Amino acid sequence: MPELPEVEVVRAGLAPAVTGARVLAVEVMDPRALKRHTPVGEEPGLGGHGRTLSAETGRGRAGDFERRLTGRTLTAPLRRGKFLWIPLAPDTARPGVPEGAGGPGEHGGPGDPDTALLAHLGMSGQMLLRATDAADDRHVRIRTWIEHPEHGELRLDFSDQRLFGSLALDTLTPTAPAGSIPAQAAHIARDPLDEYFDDAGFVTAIRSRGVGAKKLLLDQRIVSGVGNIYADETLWRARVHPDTPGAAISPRGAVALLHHLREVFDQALAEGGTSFDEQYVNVNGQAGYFAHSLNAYGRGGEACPRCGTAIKRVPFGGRSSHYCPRCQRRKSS
DNA sequence: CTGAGTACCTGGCAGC
DNA sequence: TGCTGCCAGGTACTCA
Repeated sequence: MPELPEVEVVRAGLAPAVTGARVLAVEVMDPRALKRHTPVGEEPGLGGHGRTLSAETGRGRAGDFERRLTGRTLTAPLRRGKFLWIPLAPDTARPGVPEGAGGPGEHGGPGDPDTALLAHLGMSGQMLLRATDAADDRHVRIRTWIEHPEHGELRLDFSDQRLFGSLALDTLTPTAPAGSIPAQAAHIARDPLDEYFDDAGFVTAIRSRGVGAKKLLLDQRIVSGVGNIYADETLWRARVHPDTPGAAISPRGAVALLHHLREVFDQALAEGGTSFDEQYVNVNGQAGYFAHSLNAYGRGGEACPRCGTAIKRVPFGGRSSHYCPRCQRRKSS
């Protein structure tokens, strides 16, 4: 599944192709891929999470998304944790009235101010750059035609088998001490590769909680970008049992945990991310190589590369944890 | 506030 | 062979 390194590979791959490109056309083939999109004038979340999108709501969303994105110019893509977004350049070409019979009160000002095209890949989402005449990939949900001043016309296809991911147009809100972020991603912490990440805050947050270390690593409000794979890998490197309560981790231990997390992310990034089946690929549809470097995740029953003991696989909240029972002893508070 | 439970999806695969 | 049913995974919702 795409975690921080995979999303960063996608961001970096998109950058040269989309920065400065103009959106020629948008086609929403499956409105369920707009789960996170809120049409202008609608309350966030209405008809969204926890409910199946009605056909009518879906069409409304698709129309709103297509109208507001078409004609806009994309700027350099940004990322925090697993959220990826492309801020739209100020809309100078659209002074007010939208085309067609747009809803009442829509597009009152100079287009959408401070808006970004937001993407979350969920479990199986992909952003694919294709030639305009390339064959269809499987599970393409939203197709965008763009024109880049140097690279010409391209297709940007959002493909997603399981539909846990989505695209959206969202409002950018400022963040301290610098930058901005889409409103619906504003609640997550910065990620460990962010220059403004609060190391001391991380140590405090970890040590003030009673829940297990793995749960803390997966809590996007404490540190963003970590999913099941990199949580297990980080804990293996740090020799911390997944159920060790945060409060039982020493200050040095928490610092070390963060260090190992960064190390894992850096290495995965250098190897192009982790690919198992067809679940994750870069913008050209190619797999990453980090799966070969995994020490614990997905290796239940195999020998721990450090001590030879069989890696344990245990249920963890509907999924699995992998750890070495010898290297990673459980501590209690 | 925190934790537990659950909906959202599809395709792959085990089991019959 | 063909069917059923289970499961993965991240997020954000509701409820206690």
